[in-house]
Amino acid sequence: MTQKDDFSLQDFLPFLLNRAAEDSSLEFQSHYKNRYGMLRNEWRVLFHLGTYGQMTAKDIGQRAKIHKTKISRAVAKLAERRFVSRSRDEKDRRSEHLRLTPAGEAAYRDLRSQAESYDAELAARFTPDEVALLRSMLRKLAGIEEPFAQSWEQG
Amino acid sequence: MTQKDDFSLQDFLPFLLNRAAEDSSLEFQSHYKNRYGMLRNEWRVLFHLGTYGQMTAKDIGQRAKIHKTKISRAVAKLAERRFVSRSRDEKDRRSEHLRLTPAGEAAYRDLRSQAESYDAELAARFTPDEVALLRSMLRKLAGIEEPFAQSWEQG
DNA sequence: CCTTGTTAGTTACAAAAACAACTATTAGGT
DNA sequence: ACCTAATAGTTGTTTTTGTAACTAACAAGG
Repeated sequence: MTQKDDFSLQDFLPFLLNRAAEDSSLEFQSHYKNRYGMLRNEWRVLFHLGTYGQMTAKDIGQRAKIHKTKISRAVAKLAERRFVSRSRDEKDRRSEHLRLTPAGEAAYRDLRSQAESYDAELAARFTPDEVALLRSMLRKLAGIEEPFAQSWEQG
Repeated sequence: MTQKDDFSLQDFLPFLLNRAAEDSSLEFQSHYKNRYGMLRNEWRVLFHLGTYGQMTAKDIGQRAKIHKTKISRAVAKLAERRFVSRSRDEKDRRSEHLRLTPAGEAAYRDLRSQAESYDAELAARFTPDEVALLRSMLRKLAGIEEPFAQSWEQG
């Protein structure tokens, strides 16, 4: 007499999402952690700068929905390790432009290729249609706009 | 010249999973946090005991893949608040059987109904087929066996 | 130019997680 | 019985996070 009715924890979407996220993150973590001593947020910032080029901390925060304190700390670490360089905006001296150094670029390229093959590994467990639907649903749940409906809010 | 090629962070499954998980957890958090002063792991333990009845800490850990130290501290809190009762196994005095008290049952029933409607709210953004597929894919990614293929490894 | 309000980013402190080391108990040889 | 290893759960210490408060720079109105 342990089993109850229809709705169990293992069906609850937030639980499932967390479990799937933890499982998949944990495995990928080893790449940026062991090889570069990076933390998750540092890797995320690195990846954003690698993908989109020069950005401010605020830009990254908006795009990735990471809180500004996390970004601040991640950028500090990355700058300390000479993976990113910072330069003040002369028009608005509150904000700084961040970009990867050559060393940062190299780390980005390496990790990006790791990420691509890991993503492919995960995706291979499903059909292409299923994966496309999964990504789209996750984007919706995460409050991230669809890639083709992007609004580039800055020039 | 900011846009690069095809693969961006917003397509990377571990990133998407984490973002979706954080977003959905954060919103549901208010229920167990504000109403019962619970932490996420406490709620998970409560939910497991509510769903499956009597279990040991180890059982919960295996089923939910939560580390034993988290469970230990969650159980301590729940016991302190008289939501769970503990009783030593007389055959193996290392382990204890945990079960909900009436107060724990009440909290469980309340939170469970909150969880059900929140889950329904999330699911309503998609078609039933899509949600079923999503759950199944997440289960696979999380390393959780399909519910109809469950193996009840204990008596 | 001087208030008041807002924004970009940092820092400080409290809460929670991760990890290792620990106690108590059981199990399996020999 | 005794030694070693394994297991259930707890505790202590170090990292990381979350939250709030802060500094510095801008902006708008008077």
